[in-house]
Amino acid sequence: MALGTDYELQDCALARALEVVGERWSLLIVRDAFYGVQRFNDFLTHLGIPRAVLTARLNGLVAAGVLRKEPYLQTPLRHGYLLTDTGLELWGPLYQLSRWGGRHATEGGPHHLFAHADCGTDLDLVGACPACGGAPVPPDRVLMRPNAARGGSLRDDPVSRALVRPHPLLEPIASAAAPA
Amino acid sequence: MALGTDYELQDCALARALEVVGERWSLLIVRDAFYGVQRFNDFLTHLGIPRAVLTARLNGLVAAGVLRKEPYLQTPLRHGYLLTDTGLELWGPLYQLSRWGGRHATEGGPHHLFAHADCGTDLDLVGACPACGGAPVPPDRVLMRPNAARGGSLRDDPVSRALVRPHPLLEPIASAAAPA
DNA sequence: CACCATCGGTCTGTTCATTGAACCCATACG
DNA sequence: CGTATGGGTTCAATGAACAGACCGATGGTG
Repeated sequence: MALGTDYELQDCALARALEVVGERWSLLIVRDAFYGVQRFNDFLTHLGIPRAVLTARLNGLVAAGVLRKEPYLQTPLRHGYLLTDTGLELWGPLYQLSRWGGRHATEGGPHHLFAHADCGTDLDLVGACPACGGAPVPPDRVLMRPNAARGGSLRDDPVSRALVRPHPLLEPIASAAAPA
Repeated sequence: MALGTDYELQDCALARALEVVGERWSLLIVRDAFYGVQRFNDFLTHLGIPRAVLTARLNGLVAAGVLRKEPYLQTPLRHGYLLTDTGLELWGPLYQLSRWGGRHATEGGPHHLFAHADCGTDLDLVGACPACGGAPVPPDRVLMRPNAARGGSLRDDPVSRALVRPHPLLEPIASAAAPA
């Protein structure tokens, strides 16, 4: 949601957060970044977002310190978008909201499941590992896999195709990247 | 963010959740509902939201099963908006997003603090009580209070004034309600 | 060299959502 | 009767999102 004029007057941390990630598409972009999407074109085809909007959102998230630009090619100069430490801390809210959506807004259950990469146990409601206990599992120790109880993906793009296999969060998806 | 045309194609529980609570103002309305706001006029003055938008959002959240209408006066017929069980389960995502905003998007720290009503201990990152341990504290056992280290509220409306005192979540705020 | 493709954008015109202000209606108050 | 309150609806104007065309740098192919 556009940050508009009014959120400034809300004395609330939630309003501040929504100014950063509350606009349309923003959280989905961050989600894709957790999935390992890094390149403009991959965001574009995976999300089906208008190019101009993607440009604006990526720049906004970089300005807000959620993403950073990292060059991956010198000539021609190309860069990907990666999560900063601040961005990585969005994993908790994002995971919980996703779980809520899976419980209450998705018929047929969620499309993706998340497990602790170290032991294979599915994460609990707050993103912790029921087997290992303790604090929520950090995203780089989370393995996502498609929910086998559901049909195939609605989408057919390189990112969606890469994600039909179990995939550790934050690991760059294999697009045209792999030069071998 | 408007639910638009495209989120439908996202095979992702997060996109489903955002269709319900992702539009501008929606999450702030839900937050206010946790704070004990129930009446149209209280939402209106506390949020500073256009009336037409408030009407649309409240109806949308009722249709989505997040809020329900409950009459509190027969003549003239008046009703408040209360969280359903589905809505109550948004406490986790909302709390975490709020904490993230407090850490990364709010200078001077958060405006409100949240403690376990049964023991007074401040909640941890996932909304659990460090003293009592275990699962996250359900919202009806949470006490909110203003952060004393900050200045007063930016706003001056009945709701903001009621919230300068420590207040249990979900307890209706004392507006013109109290007939005594 | 001409030709085409890729990547990451910008530009343009149209549609859609949000905004603020005004208006509406039923009840209650004096 | 005149005014106030609660909960809306309607309206014109603004701003954001959309789809699609266009652009500039590079690199590969014949």
